[in-house]
Amino acid sequence: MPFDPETSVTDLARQLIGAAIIVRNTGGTIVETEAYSIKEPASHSFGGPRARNAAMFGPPGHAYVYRSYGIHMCLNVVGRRGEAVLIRALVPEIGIDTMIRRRGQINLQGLCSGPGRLGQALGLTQADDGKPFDGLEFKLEMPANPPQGIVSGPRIGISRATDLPWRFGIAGSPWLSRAF
DNA sequence: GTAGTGATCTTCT
DNA sequence: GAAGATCACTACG
Repeated sequence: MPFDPETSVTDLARQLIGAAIIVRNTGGTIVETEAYSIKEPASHSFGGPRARNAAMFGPPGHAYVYRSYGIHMCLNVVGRRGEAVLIRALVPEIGIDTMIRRRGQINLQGLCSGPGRLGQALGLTQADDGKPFDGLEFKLEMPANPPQGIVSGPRIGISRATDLPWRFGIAGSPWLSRAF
């Protein structure tokens, strides 16, 4: 367990900025996250456990991987019961050649900037849903010291609970999916 | 630069 | 039947 399992989702989303995510020898440093909680209607866990969101009600420190818009695979870190943090953007650092091949692009810019892009770069599949961040296939290294310049704002791509400023990121980073 | 749309599939109404 | 925690591509100013 790389973090305190009692941490609230919003604190966890903030703490994950600057952490390193490595999935089977590809990954990098997190620069953008979003928090989702069972208590608000934008979350997949809203309404309680179902087959698709089972991982969000499983143990903390595991992955919740879901298919978005029928196309993209998106990655979350599960926190307390029914809470998870969507990883929205990484600085590409590890296994860059592999990620470039998976994404079919030649430049680093935009390689992992966005939840769908990141999912493709890391080669996520539905089989990854529920896997632990135990240092084997999935690794999560919390930052030694919190990075400077963390800001928050409204989450992207949702139509409910749009007033919650539960998107976190490093202001001005060139690796964000969108500016704050 | 903004606006619109197709891809593709699971879940919910 | 519609909407969704998205992205890429096209058309148009």
